[in-house]
Amino acid sequence: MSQHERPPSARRDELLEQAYRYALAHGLAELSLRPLAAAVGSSPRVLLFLFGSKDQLIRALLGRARADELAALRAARAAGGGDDLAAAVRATWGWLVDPAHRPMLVLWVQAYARSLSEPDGPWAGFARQTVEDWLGLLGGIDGGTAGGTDAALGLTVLRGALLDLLATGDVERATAAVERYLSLIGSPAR
Amino acid sequence: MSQHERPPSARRDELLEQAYRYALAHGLAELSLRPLAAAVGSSPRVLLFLFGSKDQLIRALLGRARADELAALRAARAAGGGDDLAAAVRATWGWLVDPAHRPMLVLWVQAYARSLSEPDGPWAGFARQTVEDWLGLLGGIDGGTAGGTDAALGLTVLRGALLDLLATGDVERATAAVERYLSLIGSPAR
DNA sequence: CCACTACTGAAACGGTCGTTTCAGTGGCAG
DNA sequence: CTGCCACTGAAACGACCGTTTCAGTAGTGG
Repeated sequence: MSQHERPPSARRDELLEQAYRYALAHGLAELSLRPLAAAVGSSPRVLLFLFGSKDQLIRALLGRARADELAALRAARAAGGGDDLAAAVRATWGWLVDPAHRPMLVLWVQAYARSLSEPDGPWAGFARQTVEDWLGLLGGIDGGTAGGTDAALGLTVLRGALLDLLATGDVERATAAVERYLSLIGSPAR
Repeated sequence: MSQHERPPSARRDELLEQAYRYALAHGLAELSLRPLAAAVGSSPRVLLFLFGSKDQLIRALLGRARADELAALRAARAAGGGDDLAAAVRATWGWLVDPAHRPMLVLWVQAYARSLSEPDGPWAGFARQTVEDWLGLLGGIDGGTAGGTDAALGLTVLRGALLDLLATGDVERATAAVERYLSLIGSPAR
């Protein structure tokens, strides 16, 4: 018989937080219970007890990562000040290039890729989910008739530039591409 | 002692080809020797004998995938007819949206993500490699002074749109984003 | 016939995996 | 003290992993 997941509790939240930090450092794809448990000062037994199964632990971690990402993106957008698409793109990009966020973004790409190749399992729907998250964030900005397409292109540019950045670490080239896009939509570099 | 890789041979090429097809269907990340061997009518013993180790087999498969991708992209570019950036982007996008290429592109994203989170191992450098491949393909087109940045943005748009497409399957929205980009650089939809 | 190369089958080795079993802790309400 | 509850440790289970060992087989050139 498979164990059921426990409802949230102090211990569960604490372990989830530590597991999230571990995942940021070591990746989600190759995560296994014994090394994780050792790193967070627990045991596989306890992780299974609190989360029900490894799949449900992965799901919890994915949810945690998404919450982190959404909060950060919203904060970046708010700090941007402007309320048009260009300002939102600029603010978001400013957050994406921050080296401190690199591990989280690599984790994001990992989960994204995995959800594409495994339609079942805990990863399912992650890619689609984040597309909607980001689109909602950029799309909810301008009410123009062509806003949908414009927001979609902004999202596309940000994600493509992010991929370049993560692969090459070449901040300049990736930023130049984003700036080129911004100048094309009529928002010259500051 | 670890076995050495065998030089190319008829049997090796044949198995590599079958293994590549298997990887397209089942993914590269979770590939393991026994199921693969069973599917291609061989045995783990033979795969290890011909490829030396699983890591080297992965490397061979990655090389095979890259060759496939480069050949297809070059063909799409040649079929595009035009010799400017917009034509190249349009031709490349036309190839990317073809559902027949979906498995290969998912495989590509998988390998890309893996190479980001594991700087060592057989995946190392894959992401950087493909960035250079694609940039070379788009960048070698126009000799303009701003060609570098323009090509980088084109690449960025194609990759971002590809990610959207793979996640949502929404050909229309992804294509609309690409077309919006093309109209911004002065090449209206045909 | 013989040596040699290329390839193959069956079985095992040591390891890690997620998960389960069994047997407890300590704290707190009644 | 008693019962209950959230949590934990140690050990084992069966499955699967990459890899190795040992023992071949078919074909080819001398």
